[in-house]
Amino acid sequence: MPANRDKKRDPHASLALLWGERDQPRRGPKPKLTVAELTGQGIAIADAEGLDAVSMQRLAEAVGVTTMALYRYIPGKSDLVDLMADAVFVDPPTVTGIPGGWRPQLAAWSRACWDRYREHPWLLAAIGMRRQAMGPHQVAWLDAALAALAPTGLSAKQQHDAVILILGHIRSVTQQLLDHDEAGSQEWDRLTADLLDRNSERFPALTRAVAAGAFAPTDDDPLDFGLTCILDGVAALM
Amino acid sequence: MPANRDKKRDPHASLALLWGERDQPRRGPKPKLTVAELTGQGIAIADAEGLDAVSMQRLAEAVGVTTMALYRYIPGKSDLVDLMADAVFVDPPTVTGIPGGWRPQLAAWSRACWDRYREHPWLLAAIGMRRQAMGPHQVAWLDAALAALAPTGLSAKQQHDAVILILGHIRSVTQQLLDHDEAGSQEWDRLTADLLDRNSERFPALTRAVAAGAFAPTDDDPLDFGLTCILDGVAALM
DNA sequence: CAGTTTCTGCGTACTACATACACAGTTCCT
DNA sequence: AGGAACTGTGTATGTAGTACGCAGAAACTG
Repeated sequence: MPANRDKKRDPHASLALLWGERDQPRRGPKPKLTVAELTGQGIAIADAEGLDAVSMQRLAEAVGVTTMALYRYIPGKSDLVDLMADAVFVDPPTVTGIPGGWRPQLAAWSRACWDRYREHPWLLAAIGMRRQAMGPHQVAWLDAALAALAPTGLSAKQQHDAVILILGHIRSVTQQLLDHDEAGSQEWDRLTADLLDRNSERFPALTRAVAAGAFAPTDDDPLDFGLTCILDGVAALM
Repeated sequence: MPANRDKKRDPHASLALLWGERDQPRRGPKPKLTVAELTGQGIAIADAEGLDAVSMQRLAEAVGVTTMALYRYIPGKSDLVDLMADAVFVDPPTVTGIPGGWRPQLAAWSRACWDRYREHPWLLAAIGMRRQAMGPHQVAWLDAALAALAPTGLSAKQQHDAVILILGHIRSVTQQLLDHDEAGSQEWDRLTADLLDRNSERFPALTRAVAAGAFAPTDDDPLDFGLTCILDGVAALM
């Protein structure tokens, strides 16, 4: 189920919810819950048991109401995931104070961003599950990164592209880490290595690379290689 | 959704299927179908209607059997998706003949890879849905990319990292294109721009970037910026 | 050739999930 | 006081994936 696209969503309602622009109800019984509470519980469940464990029924149980009561607060599950994905990006880093200019600043930003992804392994799937909806916290992160690049001579478009490029790299690395940490990944690796071995003549370059240790586990920083490459490339634009 | 992880899979069976290493049945009725046929039909459905449309029932209907008959050929849906994702990578490019060395060769490889992702928009979700399982065709692509980097002075590890980095970029760009092409994305963009406008003082750098046209649509090649940056960075390693 | 084994396709059934709908009770506004 | 707006709930629907067991078909065994 996975990587499902949403069918019918009301962008206006979804964004209003995400940005906290819904007007308070004036009559009726006091709401037992708040959107923030739901979001927090959703995050707690996802942190503990993964995104798949966050079902409407599970969440309802966690907050002590019936499943359908949740729909009084949230139009649908997609919106819940959006809220969760935005909420974990509270407290965007301020990097413009870091000495050394845009490069160490962007590096620090990247580390901070990557930390969030590592703290919440479900984030990647959550963001992959839906697109468009950027909340205020995610936007604040974007702002922080652009602030670092503002003093450089890059065009606005280049600045934007550079940040998106780095973000893509962070997500890629996160994905790789997830794969690696997954239960049973050793078994998969072993069996795949076996297959490569048995088909080595079909993949000469790969076989040589494997023999040379290209796939051997190291304790290098996973983010570093790509980040350095990208920042080198960005520097070359100036 | 989603982006679900699989619970229980038998790596040995899954990989054997993916690599075509299952032994033929010796008795019993002739099978009405083949795995290749299922894979092809799955791809056809996904191409036409998206990955979500590929359900076991839908596929069974398409090939003219009952749902449960499919399980005689495939352990589960994850394996089907694996097969589909590997099958679209038939005919890996040979780039070592391209003049100019590793750089134009890797660029050509990237374009070819990106083409596959664009021809099958569901590929990204399919690969995001499951990990570990690399099939022979995907491995052949990896081999082709490594072959381009083999003559350089890079270490095996660096070669590997560089290819993975580029692949991550290709996927990121694909993701962005998918978002952009999605129905209703204009509406989301418009509403988000509205929100930014109404909160411009909270995001000064972003507001300036937007004003300077950083988010304006261009007809630049989406892959180019990042690819150039990355290849520049890789060149700097030598 | 008869019996056994192995395999096929099928029907039924179970589970988990998101969510539509209508109802009863609660709070506020007029 | 009465109506409007809003809450939580119970019930129901549709769509998934897939477990299980059966009847018949093909091939191997003696």
